[in-house]
Amino acid sequence: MTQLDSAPATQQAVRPGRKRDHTRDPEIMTAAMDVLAEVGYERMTVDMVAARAKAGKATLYRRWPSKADLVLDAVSCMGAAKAGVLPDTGSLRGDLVALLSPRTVHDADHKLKVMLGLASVIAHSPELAESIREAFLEPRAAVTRALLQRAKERGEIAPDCDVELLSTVSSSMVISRAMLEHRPVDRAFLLSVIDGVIIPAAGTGPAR
Amino acid sequence: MTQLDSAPATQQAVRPGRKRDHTRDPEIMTAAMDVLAEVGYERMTVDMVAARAKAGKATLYRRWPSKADLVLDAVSCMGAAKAGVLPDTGSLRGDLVALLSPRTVHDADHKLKVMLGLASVIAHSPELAESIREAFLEPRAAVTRALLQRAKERGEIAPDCDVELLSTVSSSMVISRAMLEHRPVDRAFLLSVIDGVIIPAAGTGPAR
DNA sequence: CATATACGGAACCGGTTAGTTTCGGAAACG
DNA sequence: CGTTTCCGAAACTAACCGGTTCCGTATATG
Repeated sequence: MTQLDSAPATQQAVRPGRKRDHTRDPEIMTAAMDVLAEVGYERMTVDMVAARAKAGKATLYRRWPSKADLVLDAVSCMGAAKAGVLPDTGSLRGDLVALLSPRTVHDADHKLKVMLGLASVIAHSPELAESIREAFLEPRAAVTRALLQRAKERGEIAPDCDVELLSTVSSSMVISRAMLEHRPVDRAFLLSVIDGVIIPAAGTGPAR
Repeated sequence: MTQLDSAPATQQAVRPGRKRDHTRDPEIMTAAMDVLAEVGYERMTVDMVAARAKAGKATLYRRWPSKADLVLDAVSCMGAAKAGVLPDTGSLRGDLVALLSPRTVHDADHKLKVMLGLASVIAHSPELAESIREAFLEPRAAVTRALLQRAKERGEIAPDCDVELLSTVSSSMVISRAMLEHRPVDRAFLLSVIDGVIIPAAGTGPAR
C-alpha cells in the first residue's frame, strides 16, 4: 500500500558508468507467472519470485511498487504475441480441431493455471479480471468467433445461431473442469466439446 | 494448514450442569460461508467469522481444529437439503426453464461466490474440490442430466447426444462468466444458454 | 443456592511475509 | 584505473493472522 513514486523516469540517457536500465523484466515476470501458476497468488511470496528469477527482492521493489502491481503487469504482458492466422480447412469442425495443436493446448494449460491461482483475487479486482480476460480468454474466443462467423456466412451452420455465446463455450467448460476436477487442458475433452456441444449447437445450415 | 481429518460432529449425553452441546454450529458455519463468499478463503480470518457469528474465537477452535476444517465442514453441510422434485412440463425447454426460480437462482449465486472464494484452495486440495463438486455442482448437474435423459427417452432430442456433457454446460458457463466478468448468476443469461446452446445441441429427435 | 460446563471477549505467542535498508561487487565508461 | 550506477544477497522492521490461554459470566441441573 505504501505508494512511493513508481517510475518518474528522471534519468534516461546512459550515464557515466552503467549497463542499461532494467533488462531483467521479462525473466522476472516469467518467474512471477510460473510461481503464480504453481502456488497461487496468496501463497506466492515476493521472495519466491526473486529467487526463481535469480534477482534480489529489492530489484523487484525498485521496479514495481507492490506485489499486486508486479502481478498485474505480468498478466498484462502475457497476452502479447498471439495473432496466429486463422486455420482454413473448409469445414467448421476441421477449423476448430486445427486449433488444438499441442503447442496451443500446452499454452492454454499454463494460462489456465495462472488464472486459477488468481481466482480469489479476480473476485475483488475488476481491473485484474479484465486483464485476464483480455490476455487469456478474449484472443481464443475471438478466433473461435471468427471461425463460426465464417461458417455461418458460407451457410454451413444455422443462420440464427448465437456465435457470441458459442465462442465462449469451450473456454468455459475447460475452466470449470480444471477448477473442480483437477484435469489439465486435454485434447480429448476439447474434442468432445467440439463434437458434442459446439458443432451440434451450431446447427446444420439453413437448408437443414 | 493441510486439510486433515474432517470433523465427526458428534456430541455426548448432556452432562451435569449445562445448557446443551454446541448449538451454535449452524450460525458459525453460516457466518463462515458468508465471509468466505465476501472475501475469499485467504483473506478470511477466523476472527471475522467469530465476530460475524457473535462467538468467541476460542469457541471455534473448541469445535474445529483449524480454519481449514471449519471451512471444509461448512462446505459439506451446505450441500444438504436439496432433492427437489423434477419439474415435468412436457418439454425439455419447459423443464429447464422451470428450474430457474428466483430462489434457486439466488441460491446458486451465493454458492458460486463461495466457490470462487475457495478457488485458489481448490487448486491445491482435491479433497475440498470434491466436497465442492458434490455439494454445489453435482446436485444441479444431476437434475439437468435427468431431464435430458427423460427427453431423450421420449424421443424429444437426438438419441446420440451427450447427456453427461450437456448437463455440465450451464454450470460451466455461469462459473466462468462470474469469474471473469463479475456478473451475478442471472436468469437472462441462463435462458440464453438454454436456448442458444443446450436445446440446439441436444438436437430435435431421431426423426430429425 | 452450589456446581459444573461452555460461552464470549480479550490478551497473548509465534511464524510468516510485504516492504525497506544496507552493503559488497560487477559492469560500462572515461 | 577510478568512477558511477545498478544489481543480488541478506538483514531488518512492522503488521497480520492462526492458534492458545485465561477469565468473567450465563445457564442449566440437583
